[in-house]
Amino acid sequence: MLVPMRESDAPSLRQAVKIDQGFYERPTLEVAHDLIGKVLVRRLGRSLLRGQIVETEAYIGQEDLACHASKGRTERTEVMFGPSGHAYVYMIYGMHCCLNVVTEPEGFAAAVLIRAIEPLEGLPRMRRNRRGARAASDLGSGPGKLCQAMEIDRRLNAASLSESDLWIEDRGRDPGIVLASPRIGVDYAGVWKDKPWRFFSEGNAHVSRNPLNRSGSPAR
DNA sequence: AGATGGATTTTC
DNA sequence: AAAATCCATCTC
Repeated sequence: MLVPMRESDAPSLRQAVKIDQGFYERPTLEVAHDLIGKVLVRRLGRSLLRGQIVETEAYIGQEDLACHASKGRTERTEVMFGPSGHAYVYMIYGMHCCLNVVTEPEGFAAAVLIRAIEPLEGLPRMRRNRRGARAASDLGSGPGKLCQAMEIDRRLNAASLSESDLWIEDRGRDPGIVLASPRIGVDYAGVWKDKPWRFFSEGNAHVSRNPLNRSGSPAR
């Protein structure tokens, strides 16, 4: 069928450049900051889902008590010790998956958690995946939500972001003002819980734990 | 608008 | 036993 696809015709979605391993193999704080505004892409057969990254968190090395690698080199954390540019997908609370991108040179365990996306392409399928969520800001405004919307689960653990059906693109989109704050949900991590290692686009309605992303909020 | 608790399974 | 969460269901 030759159905016009408005969103893929949009100028803002042209000239995509897939991000390569050199981008990921850098200090984790730089990668976490620079991923804001990049576009996460999931290929599912012939269709593509896209979302702009609006929130990330850095998890840096075995010293960082919030980082899973602080438990040492185990079956679960092995991916984080491996080469950069691979996915680290884990299950949390028995119900949700979270997506990370491995950073830094091989041997140093670190990753960036993708915490929120602003849906750009494939919204109908994302809505279906998210049990018919109405508001666009209910699709990707949290690490578990975006994995559900984009059909990301542990089968993608250790997948290369250069050679799989999951990758990140630079489309020259404007991230706006990028702010930093402490990470979410790591109160157990002692002195590490207060590190300002969470990055997000200021004022973006798709950021998690944002009053703006509540679907019931009054319009005016 | 904010607080609370349940779901559910992997991990060490 | 606790967890890098989400959601429904209370309160005020």
